[in-house]
Amino acid sequence: MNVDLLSHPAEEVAPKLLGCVLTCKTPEGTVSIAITETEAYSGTADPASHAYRGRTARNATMFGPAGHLYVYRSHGLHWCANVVTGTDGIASGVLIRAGRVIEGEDLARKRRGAKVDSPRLARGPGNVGQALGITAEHNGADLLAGTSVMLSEGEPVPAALIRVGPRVGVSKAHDWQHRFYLAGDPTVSAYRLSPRAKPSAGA
DNA sequence: GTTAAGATCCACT
DNA sequence: GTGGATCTTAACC
Repeated sequence: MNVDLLSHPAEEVAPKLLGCVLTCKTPEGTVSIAITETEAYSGTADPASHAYRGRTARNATMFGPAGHLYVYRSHGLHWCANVVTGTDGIASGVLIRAGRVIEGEDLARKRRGAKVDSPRLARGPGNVGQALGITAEHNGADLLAGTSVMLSEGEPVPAALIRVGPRVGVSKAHDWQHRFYLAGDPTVSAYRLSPRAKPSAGA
Protein backbone atom coordinates (compact mmCIF):
# COMPACT_ATOMS: atom_id res chain seq x y z
CA MET A 1 0.00 0.00 0.00
CA ASN A 2 1.25 3.44 -0.94
CA VAL A 3 1.15 6.10 1.75
CA ASP A 4 0.20 8.70 -0.85
CA LEU A 5 -3.07 6.88 -1.37
CA LEU A 6 -3.89 7.35 2.31
CA SER A 7 -2.83 10.97 2.57
CA HIS A 8 -6.26 12.33 1.77
CA PRO A 9 -9.44 13.05 3.75
CA ALA A 10 -11.17 9.94 5.05
CA GLU A 11 -14.19 10.32 2.77
CA GLU A 12 -11.89 10.18 -0.24
CA VAL A 13 -9.85 7.26 0.99
CA ALA A 14 -12.77 5.16 2.26
CA PRO A 15 -14.06 4.01 -1.16
CA LYS A 16 -10.51 3.28 -2.31
CA LEU A 17 -9.98 0.87 0.57
CA LEU A 18 -12.75 -1.42 -0.70
CA GLY A 19 -11.10 -4.56 -1.99
CA CYS A 20 -7.84 -3.86 -0.19
CA VAL A 21 -6.44 -6.57 2.06
CA LEU A 22 -5.97 -6.18 5.78
CA THR A 23 -3.64 -8.74 7.33
CA CYS A 24 -2.99 -9.37 11.00
CA LYS A 25 -0.16 -11.59 12.20
CA THR A 26 -0.31 -13.09 15.66
CA PRO A 27 1.49 -15.96 17.42
CA GLU A 28 -1.58 -18.05 16.61
CA GLY A 29 -1.31 -17.45 12.91
CA THR A 30 -2.20 -15.01 10.18
CA VAL A 31 -5.65 -13.83 9.12
CA SER A 32 -6.37 -11.65 6.09
CA ILE A 33 -9.59 -10.05 4.94
CA ALA A 34 -10.61 -8.27 1.76
CA ILE A 35 -12.38 -5.10 2.86
CA THR A 36 -16.01 -4.91 1.73
CA GLU A 37 -17.39 -2.07 3.82
CA THR A 38 -15.88 1.13 5.21
CA GLU A 39 -17.05 4.26 6.95
CA ALA A 40 -15.33 7.66 6.95
CA TYR A 41 -14.84 9.80 10.03
CA SER A 42 -13.16 12.99 9.09
CA GLY A 43 -11.82 15.74 11.16
CA THR A 44 -12.98 17.55 14.24
CA ALA A 45 -16.00 18.87 12.33
CA ASP A 46 -17.70 15.46 12.34
CA PRO A 47 -20.01 15.24 15.39
CA ALA A 48 -19.96 11.45 15.24
CA SER A 49 -16.19 11.22 15.27
CA HIS A 50 -14.17 10.49 18.39
CA ALA A 51 -12.06 13.46 17.40
CA TYR A 52 -15.01 15.88 17.49
CA ARG A 53 -14.09 17.33 20.86
CA GLY A 54 -10.44 17.55 20.04
CA ARG A 55 -7.38 15.49 20.71
CA THR A 56 -7.42 13.16 23.71
CA ALA A 57 -5.33 10.28 24.95
CA ARG A 58 -7.64 7.79 23.27
CA ASN A 59 -7.85 9.25 19.82
CA ALA A 60 -4.30 10.59 19.56
CA THR A 61 -3.53 8.01 16.89
CA MET A 62 -6.15 9.54 14.60
CA PHE A 63 -4.33 12.86 14.72
CA GLY A 64 -1.06 11.26 13.69
CA PRO A 65 0.30 10.49 10.24
CA ALA A 66 -1.61 8.34 7.75
CA GLY A 67 -0.98 4.63 7.47
CA HIS A 68 -1.39 3.71 11.10
CA LEU A 69 -4.05 1.68 12.87
CA TYR A 70 -6.40 3.31 15.38
CA VAL A 71 -7.97 0.72 17.67
CA TYR A 72 -10.64 1.57 20.22
CA ARG A 73 -12.93 -0.36 22.50
CA SER A 74 -16.62 -0.07 21.82
CA HIS A 75 -19.21 -0.57 24.56
CA GLY A 76 -16.52 -2.14 26.68
CA LEU A 77 -16.71 -5.31 24.61
CA HIS A 78 -15.55 -4.96 21.06
CA TRP A 79 -12.35 -3.90 19.37
CA CYS A 80 -12.83 -1.75 16.31
CA ALA A 81 -10.11 -0.95 13.79
CA ASN A 82 -9.63 2.24 11.81
CA VAL A 83 -7.14 3.14 9.13
CA VAL A 84 -5.70 6.58 9.84
CA THR A 85 -5.69 8.78 6.76
CA GLY A 86 -5.06 12.40 5.86
CA THR A 87 -2.29 14.66 7.09
CA ASP A 88 -0.32 14.49 10.30
CA GLY A 89 -2.10 16.72 12.80
CA ILE A 90 -5.53 16.40 11.16
CA ALA A 91 -7.87 13.82 12.66
CA SER A 92 -9.11 11.54 9.91
CA GLY A 93 -9.84 7.86 9.83
CA VAL A 94 -11.71 5.10 8.06
CA LEU A 95 -13.55 2.50 10.10
CA ILE A 96 -13.33 -1.03 8.74
CA ARG A 97 -16.92 -2.22 9.08
CA ALA A 98 -16.78 -5.54 7.26
CA GLY A 99 -14.60 -7.82 5.21
CA ARG A 100 -14.33 -11.24 3.61
CA VAL A 101 -11.83 -13.66 5.11
CA ILE A 102 -9.37 -14.75 2.41
CA GLU A 103 -6.59 -16.20 4.54
CA GLY A 104 -6.60 -18.00 7.86
CA GLU A 105 -10.29 -18.78 7.81
CA ASP A 106 -9.82 -21.67 10.21
CA LEU A 107 -8.24 -19.40 12.78
CA ALA A 108 -10.89 -16.74 12.25
CA ARG A 109 -13.66 -19.29 12.76
CA LYS A 110 -11.93 -20.60 15.85
CA ARG A 111 -11.97 -17.10 17.32
CA ARG A 112 -15.54 -16.34 16.32
CA GLY A 113 -17.07 -19.73 17.05
CA ALA A 114 -17.36 -22.89 15.02
CA LYS A 115 -20.93 -22.31 13.95
CA VAL A 116 -20.39 -18.97 12.28
CA ASP A 117 -21.07 -18.88 8.56
CA SER A 118 -18.21 -17.72 6.35
CA PRO A 119 -19.81 -14.42 5.33
CA ARG A 120 -20.39 -13.62 8.98
CA LEU A 121 -16.82 -14.13 10.13
CA ALA A 122 -15.94 -10.46 9.65
CA ARG A 123 -19.32 -8.81 9.30
CA GLY A 124 -19.57 -5.80 11.58
CA PRO A 125 -16.81 -3.67 13.09
CA GLY A 126 -16.47 -5.67 16.28
CA ASN A 127 -16.37 -8.93 14.40
CA VAL A 128 -13.67 -7.69 12.06
CA GLY A 129 -11.46 -6.99 15.05
CA GLN A 130 -12.21 -10.34 16.60
CA ALA A 131 -11.66 -12.34 13.43
CA LEU A 132 -8.32 -10.65 12.81
CA GLY A 133 -7.28 -10.87 16.45
CA ILE A 134 -6.89 -7.12 16.81
CA THR A 135 -6.57 -5.71 20.33
CA ALA A 136 -5.31 -2.55 22.03
CA GLU A 137 -1.79 -3.78 21.40
CA HIS A 138 -2.25 -2.96 17.75
CA ASN A 139 -3.26 0.63 18.35
CA GLY A 140 -0.83 2.86 16.47
CA ALA A 141 0.64 -0.03 14.49
CA ASP A 142 2.29 0.92 11.23
CA LEU A 143 0.18 -0.58 8.43
CA LEU A 144 2.82 0.08 5.82
CA ALA A 145 5.72 -1.48 7.70
CA GLY A 146 3.55 -4.55 8.19
CA THR A 147 5.17 -5.72 11.41
CA SER A 148 1.96 -7.02 12.94
CA VAL A 149 -0.88 -5.48 10.97
CA MET A 150 -0.56 -4.75 7.29
CA LEU A 151 -2.64 -3.07 4.63
CA SER A 152 -2.02 -4.13 1.05
CA GLU A 153 -3.66 -3.67 -2.29
CA GLY A 154 -6.05 -6.38 -3.31
CA GLU A 155 -7.84 -7.14 -6.52
CA PRO A 156 -9.28 -4.03 -8.17
CA VAL A 157 -12.92 -3.40 -7.44
CA PRO A 158 -15.21 -2.41 -10.32
CA ALA A 159 -16.33 1.15 -9.67
CA ALA A 160 -19.86 0.15 -10.62
CA LEU A 161 -20.08 -2.07 -7.55
CA ILE A 162 -19.20 0.66 -5.08
CA ARG A 163 -22.20 2.06 -3.26
CA VAL A 164 -22.52 5.04 -0.95
CA GLY A 165 -24.97 5.27 1.87
CA PRO A 166 -25.79 6.77 5.26
CA ARG A 167 -23.71 5.74 8.21
CA VAL A 168 -24.95 3.08 10.54
CA GLY A 169 -24.86 2.74 14.29
CA VAL A 170 -23.96 6.29 15.15
CA SER A 171 -26.30 8.58 17.05
CA LYS A 172 -25.15 11.79 15.43
CA ALA A 173 -24.87 12.77 11.79
CA HIS A 174 -25.92 9.25 10.82
CA ASP A 175 -27.23 10.50 7.50
CA TRP A 176 -23.87 11.68 6.26
CA GLN A 177 -23.09 9.85 3.05
CA HIS A 178 -19.82 8.52 4.38
CA ARG A 179 -20.41 4.79 4.29
CA PHE A 180 -19.04 2.82 1.35
CA TYR A 181 -19.67 -0.82 0.53
CA LEU A 182 -19.68 -3.39 -2.24
CA ALA A 183 -23.11 -3.90 -3.76
CA GLY A 184 -24.55 -7.34 -3.18
CA ASP A 185 -21.68 -8.61 -1.09
CA PRO A 186 -22.93 -11.04 1.57
CA THR A 187 -20.36 -9.85 4.07
CA VAL A 188 -21.73 -6.31 4.16
CA SER A 189 -23.65 -5.60 7.32
CA ALA A 190 -27.23 -4.45 6.95
CA TYR A 191 -27.56 -3.01 10.37
CA ARG A 192 -30.36 -0.86 11.63
CA LEU A 193 -29.87 2.73 12.64
CA SER A 194 -28.61 3.38 16.10
CA PRO A 195 -31.48 3.31 18.64
CA ARG A 196 -30.35 6.77 19.64
CA ALA A 197 -30.28 8.10 16.13
CA LYS A 198 -32.44 11.15 15.80
CA PRO A 199 -34.00 12.21 12.54
CA SER A 200 -32.23 15.14 11.04
CA ALA A 201 -33.06 17.43 8.19
CA GLY A 202 -32.86 15.82 4.81
CA ALA A 203 -32.53 12.27 6.10
C1' DG B 1 -15.28 11.95 42.42
C1' DT B 2 -19.38 10.73 39.96
C1' DT B 3 -22.28 9.88 36.05
C1' DA B 4 -23.97 9.25 31.45
C1' DA B 5 -23.34 7.65 26.91
C1' DG B 6 -21.08 5.08 23.39
C1' DA B 7 -18.56 4.14 15.52
C1' DT B 8 -21.74 -3.15 18.90
C1' DC B 9 -23.27 -7.93 18.98
C1' DC B 10 -25.86 -11.94 20.60
C1' DA B 11 -29.58 -14.49 22.68
C1' DC B 12 -34.13 -14.81 23.42
C1' DT B 13 -39.31 -14.00 22.37
C1' DG C 1 -37.96 -7.45 16.83
C1' DT C 2 -36.35 -6.35 21.33
C1' DG C 3 -33.37 -6.08 25.28
C1' DG C 4 -29.17 -7.06 27.79
C1' DA C 5 -24.12 -7.47 28.41
C1' DT C 6 -20.05 -4.81 29.85
C1' DC C 7 -16.25 -1.14 30.61
C1' DT C 8 -13.82 2.95 29.06
C1' DT C 9 -13.79 7.70 28.15
C1' DA C 10 -15.04 12.27 28.94
C1' DA C 11 -17.96 15.74 30.79
C1' DC C 12 -19.74 17.74 34.82
C1' DC C 13 -20.10 18.88 39.89
